[in-house]
Amino acid sequence: MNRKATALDVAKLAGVSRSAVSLVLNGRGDGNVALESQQRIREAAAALNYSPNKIALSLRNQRSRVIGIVSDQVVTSPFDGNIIAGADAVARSHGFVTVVMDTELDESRDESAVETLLDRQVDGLMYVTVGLRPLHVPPNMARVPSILANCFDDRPEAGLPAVIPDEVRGGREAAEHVMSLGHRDIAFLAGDSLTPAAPRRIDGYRDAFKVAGMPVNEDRVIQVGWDIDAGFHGAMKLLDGVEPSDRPTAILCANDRLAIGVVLACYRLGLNVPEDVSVMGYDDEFRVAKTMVPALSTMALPLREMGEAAMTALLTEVEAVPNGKDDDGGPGASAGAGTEHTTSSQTMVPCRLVVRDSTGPVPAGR
Amino acid sequence: MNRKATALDVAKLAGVSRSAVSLVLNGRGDGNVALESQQRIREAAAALNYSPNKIALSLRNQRSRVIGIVSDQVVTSPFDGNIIAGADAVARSHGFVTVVMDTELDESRDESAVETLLDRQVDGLMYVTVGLRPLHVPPNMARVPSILANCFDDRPEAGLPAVIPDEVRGGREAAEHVMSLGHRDIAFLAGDSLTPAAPRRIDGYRDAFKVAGMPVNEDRVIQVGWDIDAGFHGAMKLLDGVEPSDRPTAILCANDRLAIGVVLACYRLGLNVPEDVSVMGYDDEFRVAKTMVPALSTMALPLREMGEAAMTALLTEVEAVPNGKDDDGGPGASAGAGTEHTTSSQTMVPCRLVVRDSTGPVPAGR
DNA sequence: TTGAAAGCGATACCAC
DNA sequence: GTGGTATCGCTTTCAA
Repeated sequence: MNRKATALDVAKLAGVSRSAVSLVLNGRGDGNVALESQQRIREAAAALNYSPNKIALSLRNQRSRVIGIVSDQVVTSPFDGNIIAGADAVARSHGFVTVVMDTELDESRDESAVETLLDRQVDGLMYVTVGLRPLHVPPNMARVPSILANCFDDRPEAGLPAVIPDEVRGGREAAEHVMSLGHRDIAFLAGDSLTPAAPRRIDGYRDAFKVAGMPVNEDRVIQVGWDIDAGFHGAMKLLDGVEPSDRPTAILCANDRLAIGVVLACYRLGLNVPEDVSVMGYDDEFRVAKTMVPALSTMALPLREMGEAAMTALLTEVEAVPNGKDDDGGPGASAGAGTEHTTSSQTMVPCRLVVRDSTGPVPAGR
Repeated sequence: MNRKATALDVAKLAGVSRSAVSLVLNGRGDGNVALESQQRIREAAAALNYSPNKIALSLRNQRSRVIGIVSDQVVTSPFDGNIIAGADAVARSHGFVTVVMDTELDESRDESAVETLLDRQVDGLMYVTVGLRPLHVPPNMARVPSILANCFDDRPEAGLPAVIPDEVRGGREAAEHVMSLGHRDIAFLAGDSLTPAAPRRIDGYRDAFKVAGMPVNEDRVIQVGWDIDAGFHGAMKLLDGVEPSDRPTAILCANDRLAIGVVLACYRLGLNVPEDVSVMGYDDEFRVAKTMVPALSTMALPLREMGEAAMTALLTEVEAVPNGKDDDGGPGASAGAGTEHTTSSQTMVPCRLVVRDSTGPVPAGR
């Protein structure tokens, strides 16, 4: 536990002044410091395993090269961690470090988490949520460049830029996938509407029917919950004791857990997947969708891409800010990093269809 | 937004000196500063919404009140996030902040993650892993008080203190639970031995048989993998085409995903859980075990408690370190530093038996 | 080509 | 009681 070497230690060892050390180690040596001295300085630095004290640097430069990430429960829940992974990867590649604070879904901690991060002089802030949702943005986020990932500002007019998945399109493409396999009687099992993800995915499902010129049977859309048991009971309602000809031939689920429940119900009823009924998940949950029996066809959430896109946009703004000084006006109007659908500072990232073994051709005669 | 207010701004507004501001705002005002001035200072601070710049504080005090957490993939995987949640809760209650860096399982990033954190002057370090495993501890962790959570130092002789779950006892108590329901023919489905968790849980299972005075049927112990499909195929091997009298009456799984696979297999074979076969998971995975159909009996990993215990121990050490640097040997001096930061204590936290609906009395006649 | 000095923001000590 | 001053580690002028 020795004290770390400082620039002064290096200077002493090399027999030069601190400023020389600073110049050389920051690449401004040539033309300012004798080559011989440069050499000695580099050797000394290596010998002492010197690296600059980032705290002192932050104080001096008025920028910390730290991005604060506030999450509602990304760290502590099993979901959506890849948003942070993507964000962190981009930050690292730009020489930034991310600091994550998880509020464990306690909204009263939002404000203080942001405050803490701000006190630590973060250069920018990102708010990440588990599941798409409107966010009551902590007001003090406006003090530095900020961005939202997987959530959007609940103030209708405008607010902070956001990166979210294109749920409507995801729902539509899921429906189109089974339609392309010949299915017509397609059920949609969704969670509650506490998150806009459910209604949006259902909207997409409806869009697919509209495009195909078919009417939507509203009885086939049921909102049950988000967990395995909800999927199980929802499927039972759809399938148990129902004439084969009255059964939906495909069941789309709003997440992979629901799909597990549906498959459990099918097996319990002696039905095979996908021979008797096709089942589709949503999310492509890590080590769940791929390892299910049968492996789940699903609509993958572009978590990593969302994190990457959000951080890229954020850093663009951070690096545009003069030098830490005042930046009144807030993070407004700067044109987003020309990605797909950027409407009113919301960037939509498309989901990815993943076809595995749980969806197949519609059974003969249906 | 404007630059944040500094102590100087407050001093000016209150018409006093910086030192007065510092004293008053740190509670050392009485007896040093006139009551009237104190009042003015407090008002000025409030008016300017002043809070001290933590960066400057860290530089000044040589301690940042930040604990660095390095994780192999806790953030980005769906598992074990509650270790961090528990650790963070304890840290916060002591006025510390945690910053998390996830290496995404890339061991070559260990060293640099620790270096980065050290550069930011963290007061302590914690390494957290997904799943119990021996850890090749980054050497530079020894520079500040450090602790391991869910992993242990792979250097046999000594190394860093660690907090780990008592897997042997967990395996034993799981077996004892089904034994208490009358089961005698009990299978154990475990993942590979890449993590010591599997062999330790199996050891516990063997212990239970020894205590009960029964022999272990080694054919009943199969190591397959950790995912749903592994559980499915493992169960098929145990149950498919096997005479009812030759079937195990209970299947213990090394995690909840395996248990899902086992239940899927049972349903597929027309067997009921727990009437025909009892199934038990391990981990009590969030929103999986509880919502399975049937809800899984399982052995809960004490993740939150582990995080709490680890952080508590770490902070004890951090706060014991004399304020600031201990000078003496310059940077690079090494030998004498072998202080109590490198004692070899392992704390075992017991798992918790959670009985739900997937385990029941042994079928009649078995 | 080099080194001395001025901050960045906050605190603790010590003269007044 | 008060306010000036050194200090933490670093970068960046500016003089020599």
